[in-house]
Amino acid sequence: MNRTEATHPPVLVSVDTVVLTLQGDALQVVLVRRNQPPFEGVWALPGGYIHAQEDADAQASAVRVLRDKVGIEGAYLEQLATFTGPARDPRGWSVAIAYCALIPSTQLPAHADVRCVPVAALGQLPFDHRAIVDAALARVRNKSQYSSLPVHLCGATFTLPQLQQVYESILGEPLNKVSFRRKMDEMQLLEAVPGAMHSGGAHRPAQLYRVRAPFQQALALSARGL
Amino acid sequence: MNRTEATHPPVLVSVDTVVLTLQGDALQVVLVRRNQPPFEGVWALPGGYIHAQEDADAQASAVRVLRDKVGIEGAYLEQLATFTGPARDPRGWSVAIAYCALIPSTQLPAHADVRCVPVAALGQLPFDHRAIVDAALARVRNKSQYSSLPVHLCGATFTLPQLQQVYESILGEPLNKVSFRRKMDEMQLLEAVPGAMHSGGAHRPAQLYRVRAPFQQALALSARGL
DNA sequence: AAGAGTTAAATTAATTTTGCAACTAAGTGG
DNA sequence: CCACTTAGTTGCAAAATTAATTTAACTCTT
Repeated sequence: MNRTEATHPPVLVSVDTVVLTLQGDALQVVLVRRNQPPFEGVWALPGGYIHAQEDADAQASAVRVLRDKVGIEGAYLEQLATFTGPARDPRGWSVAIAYCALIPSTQLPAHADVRCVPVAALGQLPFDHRAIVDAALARVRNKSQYSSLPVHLCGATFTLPQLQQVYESILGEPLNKVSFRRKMDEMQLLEAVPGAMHSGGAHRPAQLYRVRAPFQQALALSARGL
Repeated sequence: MNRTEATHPPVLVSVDTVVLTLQGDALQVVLVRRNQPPFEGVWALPGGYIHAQEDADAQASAVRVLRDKVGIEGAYLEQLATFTGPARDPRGWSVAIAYCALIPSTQLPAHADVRCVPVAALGQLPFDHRAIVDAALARVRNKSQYSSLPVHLCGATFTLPQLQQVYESILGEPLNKVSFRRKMDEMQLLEAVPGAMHSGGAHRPAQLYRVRAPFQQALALSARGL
C-alpha cells in the first residue's frame, strides 16, 4: 500500500505571487515578462522555484521572488492556496504554492519587464495563473469585508475618506461613512498623526492617520464585519 | 538570476489531512499509526505522497489517503494551507499540502490503526502535525461563526437543537436559541423531512432536517455572522 | 473681506437586528 | 390527570446599523 518516495517521480514545486495594488479606483495585478520557457516572453505572475539551500520556507521563497523579479520589499504577504495537477504546467505534474501580496502603487518600481494590469481588463494568462488571480481577488474582497487588509494598499499616512475610498474600490460598493468610522475606531487600527492633510485644496482638510504598530504585519478584525 | 529546475534538488511533496469529528461534546482528531520511518509506529495525521500517475490534483490525493488509510469516503474536504521548510521532516526540505475534513463520527470505521483523540487532550505529534491541527481548529472555529460548516459533522438528518449543540461544542459558548433558528432560516440551508424525531423520550419530539442540495458540498454563509 | 462652494466630521433621527423572557406545544411517566 | 421535560413560537426592549442633518474648516471668487 505504501511505497517509498524514491518510486515517485519528483513533482515540480514553485511559488507564484499575486501582487495587487490600487491605481485610481482600479485594482491592478503585477505581471512580469517570462525570460525562460515555457511561455518565454509572455506576461505572467512573478514566480520561481524554491531554493532549498537558502529559503527558510515557501514564504521566504515568495519574499525572494518579490525582491528579485519585481523589485519590491516589505509588502504585506500571505499564503493564498496551493494549485496542483498534471495540466497546469506543460512540464508535468506540478505544485504551485500561491501567495498574495498587497502594496501601495507608489512602491512599485518602474521596470520594462514589470507591468501593472487592471484586474477588470485582465486577458489570458499562461499556466493556471488566471485561476490564481481569481482566487486572490476573491480572498482580498472577502477579507476586506471584515478586516484591515486594505490598509496595506495605502501609503504610510492617509485620511479616513481616502481609506474608505480604498475599501469601496475593492468591494465595489459604497459604504456608510458613520459605520465605517465606527468600525475603524473599534478595531483600534489607526492613530492620528498630529498634522492635517490639505492637498485637495478648496475644502476642509482631513486628519491624517497611520497604522498602529501591532497591525503593521497582522490584520485587525472587525467582530461583525465592515 | 534564473536557474533551471534541474539544478534544484527535488523537494518532498506530501498531503496531510486533519479529519475532525464530534463525539459527545468534544471535537476529535483522527490519527493513524505510521507503518514507515520516520516515526514508524507513532500516531500521526493521515498523509501520503502524491501519486502523479493517478491523482488529478492534490485534493484527489487527499481523497485517496482518506479512503486507503482511514477508510472514509464522501467527507467534506477543503484545502487548509501548505506547510513548508527544512525542519518539519527529518528527510529534508519538504512541502505538505494540508487538507481539513469533517465527518460524522458514525461514519468512522473501527480499525486498530485508526484512533480518535479529543483535541483538548492532544499530546505531541510528529513532524509539524501539531501546528497543522492547530491551523485546522482555528479555521473550523472561525468558519463556524458565519457558515454552515458544522453541518458536515452531523449525519444525514438531525434536529435543530442537535445542530445548535454541534455549533456550541465547536465554538465553546452557548448560542441564543431564537437567533440560531433565525439565522439557519435565513441561510436557507435546511429542509424539513416529513418525519419527527423521538429517541429522547419524555418530551416533545423535534422536527428532523436535512441539508438542502445546493449546500451538500458548498458552504452557506450568514451575512452578519452566527 | 464677505460669501459661495466643497469636503470633513460630528450629531441626531429612523430603521433594522438581536437577545431575553415568557408562553404554547407535544410528548413520557407516575 | 397531573407533573415534568424539551421543542418551538411570540412579543418586546435593547442594541446596533443606516440614513439624514448639522456644524466645521478650508479655498477661491468677486
